[in-house]
Amino acid sequence: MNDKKILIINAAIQLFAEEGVGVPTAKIAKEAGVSNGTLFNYFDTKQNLIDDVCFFIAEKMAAEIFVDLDRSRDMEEIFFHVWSAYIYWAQKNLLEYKVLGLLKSSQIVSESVFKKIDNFFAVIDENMEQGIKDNIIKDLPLDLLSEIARGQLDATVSYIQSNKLKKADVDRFTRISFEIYVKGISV
Amino acid sequence: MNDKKILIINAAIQLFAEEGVGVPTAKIAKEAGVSNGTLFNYFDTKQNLIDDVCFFIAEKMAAEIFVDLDRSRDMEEIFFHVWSAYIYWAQKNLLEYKVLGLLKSSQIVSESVFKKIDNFFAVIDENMEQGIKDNIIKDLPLDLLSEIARGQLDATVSYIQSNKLKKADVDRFTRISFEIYVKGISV
Amino acid sequence: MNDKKILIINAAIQLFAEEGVGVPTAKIAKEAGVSNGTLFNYFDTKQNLIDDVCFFIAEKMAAEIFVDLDRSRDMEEIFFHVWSAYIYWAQKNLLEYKVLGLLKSSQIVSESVFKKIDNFFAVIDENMEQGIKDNIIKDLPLDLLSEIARGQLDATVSYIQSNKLKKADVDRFTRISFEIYVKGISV
Amino acid sequence: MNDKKILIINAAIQLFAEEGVGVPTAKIAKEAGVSNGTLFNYFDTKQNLIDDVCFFIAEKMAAEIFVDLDRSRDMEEIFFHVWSAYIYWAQKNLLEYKVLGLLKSSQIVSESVFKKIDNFFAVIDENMEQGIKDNIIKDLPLDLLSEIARGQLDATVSYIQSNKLKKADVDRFTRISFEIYVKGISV
DNA sequence: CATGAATGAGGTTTCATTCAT
DNA sequence: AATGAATGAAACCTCATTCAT
Repeated sequence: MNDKKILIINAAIQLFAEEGVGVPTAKIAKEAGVSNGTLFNYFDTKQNLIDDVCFFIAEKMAAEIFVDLDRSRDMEEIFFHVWSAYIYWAQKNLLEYKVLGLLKSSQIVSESVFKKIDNFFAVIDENMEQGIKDNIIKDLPLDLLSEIARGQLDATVSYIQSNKLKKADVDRFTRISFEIYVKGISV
Repeated sequence: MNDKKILIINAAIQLFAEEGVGVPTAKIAKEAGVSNGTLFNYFDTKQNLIDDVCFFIAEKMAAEIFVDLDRSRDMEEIFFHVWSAYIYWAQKNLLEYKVLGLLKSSQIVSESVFKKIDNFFAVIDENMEQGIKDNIIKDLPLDLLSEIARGQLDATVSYIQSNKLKKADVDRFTRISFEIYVKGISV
Repeated sequence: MNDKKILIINAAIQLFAEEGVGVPTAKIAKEAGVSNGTLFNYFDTKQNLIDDVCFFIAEKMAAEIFVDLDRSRDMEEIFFHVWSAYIYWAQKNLLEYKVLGLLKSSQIVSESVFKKIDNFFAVIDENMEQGIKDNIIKDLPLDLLSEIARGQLDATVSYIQSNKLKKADVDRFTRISFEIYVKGISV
Repeated sequence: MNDKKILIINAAIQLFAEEGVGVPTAKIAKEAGVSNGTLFNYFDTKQNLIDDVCFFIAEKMAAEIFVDLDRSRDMEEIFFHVWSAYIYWAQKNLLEYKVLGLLKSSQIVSESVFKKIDNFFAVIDENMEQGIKDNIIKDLPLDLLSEIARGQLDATVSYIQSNKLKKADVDRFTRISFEIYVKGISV
């Protein structure tokens, strides 16, 4: 992706986090260090920019979470890797994480974007399915299981952030929340 | 609260759910069957209306969830009552539930409103504290425990809604998700 | 004039002085201790109220200035009486004086009102005319002479007010400005 | 100052003179031949525009009045120069003159603007002070003397304008009013 | 008469988007 | 491409005025 396009997207992330998606495009352009008009050379409409921001964050997040995942490991190890990578990413990317949450419930991102994002997490579903077959995980619908996982992850991140935990505690609570989840869904 | 005020709040809920908080006040007024000016007789600013909508929903929700809660029952029964009442309420009040979620992450509701809302749920915290003392629940921070509960509840509601489950299945998954939660946090 | 009408007019004077003629009628009504609707029982439109306020002040001012004027005295005595009565009135009626000035240059009071007001001061013109015939006052157009008088009076009042002069000084500068005026226009 | 800014200010002057400061910004923009939005590119708020109009007029007036003033002349010559330049300017700039008067008593121009304007006329005060030291002018407070001057000037202009005097008469009455003023304040 | 809620036209201001340079 | 002034539709909000009670 073009350099200037990324500059604008990052400015948008910054400002969406601070002020919500309502920020004027003019302000975003200024923050990005480009002119008002230039922003519209890269994004036809503001809606377009919002969609791209959403996709950009999700894509980067998925990439970082799955980057050095060894898919030959056993199921619980894979899960824990993803679990802690998600929390780690949220910690390292406060703004992106916040904006992604904000966009998801804003009624404003185009439907198609979320479809694409969901694909990133297909690996987990496949893995979970195997767990059920192997009679390790309760036989429940995959989308319920992953909704719950997402819910617990976000709860954990929220706890970590609002209490400003340090590295050691982050690790501890990452493990604790993972154990709660696994214990909960185990047969 | 005044009749017309409620009319406006309900119109706002309807439209926030459909189009996000960006809807013009004019459209809200029209939906409520009053004039644009009348809306501003009841709410000084749009911000004010948004805050009131948020508080109105939360208050009603809390009232309905706790209405026939028998506080003399044992901890797990109380928990399950609240757990299923929350899911039941979300089912009966699709719009309100959606709007509350939307407002919570919108960066737009005044801080003070959430403070007030949190108070509604103090009962649960007290109960959970007792569970920890009695060595039934893992000794974890209360706010983590309730964040996780909230996360699982919303995950369950989301699953129920996106799969349009019927009464029997709703009951079943309410019970299942509760068991997952309890199993997860139990000692 | 009706009691309540005067109540409203006085409230209007108060608020015009503080905030200009832009004040909402609702605020005027509140200040007068009557309802929004009642104001419009007494004044058909806001324009009407403004006109009435203007006329009310001018009428009262004229009445007080000319009240114990002995028209048999000689010209200079009559002049000085009016001169000091004007300044005295402005001192005693800060708000009314201020509002009259504000209304005169506001482009907002109906033309007809000023016509009526001018009549109040006909006495002076007659007297001045005699002074010219008697070769005491320079033979200049009456309206120039009275414009100048008005200009000097307002200058004097302005000086008194912005320096918050006490009674003795007020009297002194009333006399001084009068002497300047008379000396200026004398043959 | 920017071309379009001046266009807007002149349109504002025109309309303030015709209809008072209450004219809609939309009308001002239209009169200036720009869009409503453009007006707000040059003036953040209407208040801002009003203040700028006031300052713009006063600044131009001061510049024109003092432009070819020979400060080495004697006091009375300097005075007369300013006196007649003021009247001349008011004649040539009917609208500006009217609007300045209107704004001064409107309760609407920001305090700070008048402070700046007063500075323009400091020259006169210095000169008058010398006149007092030299025992030519009565020993009176400077601000009283200049208030009176301003009062007489405005009275003269008002007389000239309401009688639509021609050049020759304008000159005659300029001289006459000056003599009245000087005679009045002379020792 | 008195009231004050209701009205809606109209005001100021914002902002996504365009386009000439 | 990049710019940023210009645009004008549309947003929020005000307020003179009406009218049912």
